[in-house]
Amino acid sequence: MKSEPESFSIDDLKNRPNQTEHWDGVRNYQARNMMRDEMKLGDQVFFYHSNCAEPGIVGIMEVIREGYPDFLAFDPKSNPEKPTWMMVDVKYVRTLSRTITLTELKQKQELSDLALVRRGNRLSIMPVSKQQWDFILSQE
DNA sequence: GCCAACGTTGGC
DNA sequence: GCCAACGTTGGC
Repeated sequence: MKSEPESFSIDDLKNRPNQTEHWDGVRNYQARNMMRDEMKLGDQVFFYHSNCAEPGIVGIMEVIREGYPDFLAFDPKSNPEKPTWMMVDVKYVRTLSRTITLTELKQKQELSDLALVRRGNRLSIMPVSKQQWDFILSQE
């Protein structure tokens, strides 16, 4: 999951009460669908800092509540049965010992299929396979 | 339903 | 600050 550190960083998450936060504000259907359908309780998630001096993976968090309506999204067309926008709750797990930069990720043959490094991908939430996950952590 | 214009994202 | 790559909007 991407976030611009200037608005919400891994440290901000760490300093939240209970080190948890709802991941609100996602207004993209593909990302919404991932929160609705894919992200399960207990899933581990990389925290990615975007749009900053050193874009890259900075930490790990965990899904502690599965997709539910984003109550901050006022949309007159949405009804409680079928909310337009959804969010999940996440909890801080740990900060990596160093930032694994986008530059590095792009250079690894093993990560050529990683959605993040595919050209032009601006999705704020992207899938990571078990193999990709393990490989990325091995680079820490 | 097409597609041009426009807005946003995000690396550089 | 620039600009490529998308997503969305809205006229037709």
